Amino acid sequence: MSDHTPLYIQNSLTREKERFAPLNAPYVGMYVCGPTVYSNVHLGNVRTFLTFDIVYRHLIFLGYQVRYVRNITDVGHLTGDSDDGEDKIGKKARLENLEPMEIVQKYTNDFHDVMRIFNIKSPSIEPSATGHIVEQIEMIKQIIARGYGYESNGSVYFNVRKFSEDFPYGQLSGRKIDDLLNNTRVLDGQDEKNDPLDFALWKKADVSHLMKWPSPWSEGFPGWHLECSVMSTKYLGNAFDIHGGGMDLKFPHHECEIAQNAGATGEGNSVKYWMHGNMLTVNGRKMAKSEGNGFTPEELISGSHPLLERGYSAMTVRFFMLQGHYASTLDFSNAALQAAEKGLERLMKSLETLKKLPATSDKDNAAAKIDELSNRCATAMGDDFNTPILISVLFDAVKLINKVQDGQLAISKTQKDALQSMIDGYVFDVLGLEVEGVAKTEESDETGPLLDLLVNLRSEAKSNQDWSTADAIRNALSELGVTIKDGKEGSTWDRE
RNA sequence: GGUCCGAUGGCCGAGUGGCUAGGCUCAGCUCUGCAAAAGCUGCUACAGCGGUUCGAAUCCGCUUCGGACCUCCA
Repeated sequence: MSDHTPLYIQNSLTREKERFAPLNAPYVGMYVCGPTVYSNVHLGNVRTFLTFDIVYRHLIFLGYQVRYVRNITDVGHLTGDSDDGEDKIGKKARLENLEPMEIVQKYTNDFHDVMRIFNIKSPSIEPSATGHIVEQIEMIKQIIARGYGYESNGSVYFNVRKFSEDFPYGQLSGRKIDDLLNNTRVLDGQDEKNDPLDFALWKKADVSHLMKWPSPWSEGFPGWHLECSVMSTKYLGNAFDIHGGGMDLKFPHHECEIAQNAGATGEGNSVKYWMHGNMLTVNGRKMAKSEGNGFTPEELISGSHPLLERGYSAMTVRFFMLQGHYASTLDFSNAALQAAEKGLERLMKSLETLKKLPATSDKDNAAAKIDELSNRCATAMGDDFNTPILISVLFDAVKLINKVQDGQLAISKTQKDALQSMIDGYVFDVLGLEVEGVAKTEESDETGPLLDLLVNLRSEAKSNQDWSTADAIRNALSELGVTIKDGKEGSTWDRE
């Protein structure tokens, strides 16, 4: 690991790009805030999980042993920050006439399906909030014991003001206690709190509330921020390397998490590198369910959403997202998707070309270039996971492959293998792109010889200058989705 | 209202004190029976106005526009 190109990570906590050094190399602990499973995930959610999929993949690529924890939020949190707010999962359960845990299961399954479609790797541990109620109650006890929590009418709140006297609060999100106080909105049902800044550790449930558990304070449910504090430290230790999530979780969620962990242990911030992925926008606005501009992966692939001119494959979308840096907002548009689709197609075609590329042993003028390309790939990923730069280098590799194919450059067997392993590493392992239409490829194993036969017949017709037969074959195959490519070395075919 | 971020060529998107990614589109050329594919070439941009500097798209200030967070949110 130490002999690799160094890895730099933009740390949200310090606002600096820092050289990555794990607490206990070669082990790396990474926690990412997962989805709340009360409805289908939309594409904006996918972007965040894709961002950390790249982080996970690249760390593995560099040789680290990563424990990746990504939670499932399945406790019904409130729809608003008031006592009369309904819990989201309970609400959905009533609407769909299902048990709350049925809702949780249904949307967890959906989430997993989506992750699979986008080739996003499963985490090492995927803990659920409802499976850690006991631990959450324990942490509340610790927080109370240290004087940072108080009970009020069966609920327990975190005393932000008291905490901020002993520890920095608001460091991650760049907020100051006094500013927060001046700008806190007046919300209903906050009279239980001593201070509007305080947040819930435990909420007493009312009679209609479906998801509730016994506790020393009341029958109720844990506060939203608590589960991540508990599950991250339970599986990764009090101090761990990377904590990730969407930008919109920075405040209050992650700020509260830091406070809870510090408040429970008496030690400061336990996370070395905080990372935040930026939002996916549509027409310049954040994709969100409440905006009505969110679409699900199913709608995307089928093209059934009004915002979509047509359907796009999951890999096209994955590639599209990776052409932008994770820390920048990315605007979703049909034109951009179509551009990405063509680019990805060109990239993948050249990888097919590479496999069949003739290696020459006599002259080899590609060697230096392949070395350079490989270094540029490593540098790009080492610079805060800069996938757009990486992709630009890969397109330079495409150019090189095509030039060899075109006879403008020669490549030795050794260099060809080096190029192949670079491609395998960065395109498939790190970027996680995969060849689409695998089923078709398998099928082509049977029809392949037939197509070869037709192409040969056409070549014969061509050599007889029988253009009408040649064109008839080409047109007929074209209608079946098979493209004939005439090259210097004869004709080949390619399936759409 | 507070805090923070952004504005890049026809489009999408990197980058960054001097040598100006990449993709898509468009035009021309090479190859080709024609076409497709591929290759080559061209299209030189950094919101506006000031300032710092030998030099700024990159640093500083102001202006305009857009966005995020401050409430559940990836």
